[in-house]
Amino acid sequence: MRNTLRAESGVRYLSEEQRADPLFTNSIARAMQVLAAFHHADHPLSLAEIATRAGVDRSAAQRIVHTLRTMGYITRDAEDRGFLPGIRILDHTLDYLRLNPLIQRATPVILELRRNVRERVDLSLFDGQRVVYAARMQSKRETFYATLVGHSVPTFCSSGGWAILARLEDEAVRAIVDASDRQPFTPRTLTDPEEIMAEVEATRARGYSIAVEQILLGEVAIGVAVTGPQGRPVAAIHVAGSLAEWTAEDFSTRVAPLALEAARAISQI
Amino acid sequence: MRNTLRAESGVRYLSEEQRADPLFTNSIARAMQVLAAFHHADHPLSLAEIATRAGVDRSAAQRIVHTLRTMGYITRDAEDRGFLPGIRILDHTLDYLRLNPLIQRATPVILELRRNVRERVDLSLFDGQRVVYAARMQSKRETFYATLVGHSVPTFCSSGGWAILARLEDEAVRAIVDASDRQPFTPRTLTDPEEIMAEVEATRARGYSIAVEQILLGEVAIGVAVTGPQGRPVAAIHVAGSLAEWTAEDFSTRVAPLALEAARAISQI
DNA sequence: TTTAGTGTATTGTCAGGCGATACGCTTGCA
DNA sequence: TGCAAGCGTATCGCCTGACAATACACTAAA
Repeated sequence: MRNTLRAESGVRYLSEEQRADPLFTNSIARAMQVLAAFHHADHPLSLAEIATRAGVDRSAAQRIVHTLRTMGYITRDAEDRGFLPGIRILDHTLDYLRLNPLIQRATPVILELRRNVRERVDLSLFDGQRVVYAARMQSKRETFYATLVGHSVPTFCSSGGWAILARLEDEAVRAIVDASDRQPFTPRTLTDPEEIMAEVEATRARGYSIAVEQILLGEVAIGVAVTGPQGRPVAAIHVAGSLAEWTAEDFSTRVAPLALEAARAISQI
Repeated sequence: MRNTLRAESGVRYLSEEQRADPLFTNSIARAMQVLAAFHHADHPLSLAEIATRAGVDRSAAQRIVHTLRTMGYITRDAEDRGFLPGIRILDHTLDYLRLNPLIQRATPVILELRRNVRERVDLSLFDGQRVVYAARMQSKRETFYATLVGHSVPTFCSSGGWAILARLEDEAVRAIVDASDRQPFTPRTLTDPEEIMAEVEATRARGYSIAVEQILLGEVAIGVAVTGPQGRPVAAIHVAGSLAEWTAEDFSTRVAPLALEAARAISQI
């Protein structure tokens, strides 16, 4: 009965190939599934909700929640209306951030970049079909989500994503684009694979990407890739500005050189 | 053989009272101990290091790491020199941040505050002997740690901590101060319980705290408490500035009114 | 008052996690 | 060049301890 969940982006239950893995500890997988039950939740969860979302038995949910709760990874809501992720999670967040050598290197550089461009600067990490924001330097007005570490956007339609894709082989790009669930965020979000490939090609040519209203209306973002060992793209730097203040052209001519410089400072090889 | 770990601050192995808890699932505790093995690490960990730090058997460490790795919670270091926390952790970070109603409410307010004071503004959550940074709005030059979500500082010697303590009963304050491991961060860090109590009293009188070089040399911070249900302190807003630019007095007269206003906007009741 | 929903507590059974042991590799000291 | 110590990985029989069923106390809406 070895059903488990897998890395990937989001929550995918790929029980298949792991059924037979003798080293794979199921009860751990179940516990993490319970924690992952909060992934798309928008309110405190009841035990029953956790059970169904995590795909486990009600009894199991009870035991697991109890355990995670005594350890601080899950708490009751302030008004006692359900369960929420617990503050203990942030301890692991800290571990991830501080031990990640890329983030260590990037932080001072993007702080400097933010100081120069006076717009929002983010570092996002490449994770297959998505890029995950790991360091965020806000500027002026921002949305709630634009401040959150851990937030992710699809690779296929984000400035950082395009910058990263431009450093990959065409067939790898295709694989990612094809595998993505290309739901548009705005009317201008590119969803057609050919258009996306063209955008990636344009990004290759100019060395950075320009994303106009791909995720958020009124927002222009430029993205540059950060490379790691063997020159492979591992992250991207984004700079985002408002179309109320900038044209896309003005924004990129002003910002791109500085962003490219910053990316070069962080990249390896 | 029910040995586990407990909420508290940091990593405490309180096997005692949980030995007998029949609902407590040990294998989950062990898994989380393995993840927590990275807590005070400053380099990628080997399997053996994980085993000793987590207080588990080498075999157990192997199985658990294997499981967490296939799920993305642990990765190999880029140069293959050891294990590191995996990006999957940030998914849970996001859940914690976005589902926390306090952070939801506080974010726009502290963004606004940062815009007005043009200094670093943080929201930290009360967690017993420590306060944990959950939202950080940088300003100019910052240290790496000053950008990290999940970073925590002791309650007894931080501006936010004092602001929170000032809203508690004296005996609760004493309990926290006494239980704290009062290691000084700088020569000016207050460690004497009486001095700390006096500082808390001063904070009560003026409505906000002023911490001068308690954590970092050259830094002045003012802290105001944020209250939750029943008026209990649950968090604090910090504004931090440089003593190279401000005297502590100028800083607090300029910043405190705005910070108090912000805290009032977030607080309940 | 009923009904459906919370969260919690208890218990016997047998899956599956445990830990000892072995192996192939790389690294660095001799 | 060779040995030793360290790494991560693989295997497997035993028996613990996680599982799922069931019952219960409580609250809130119908």
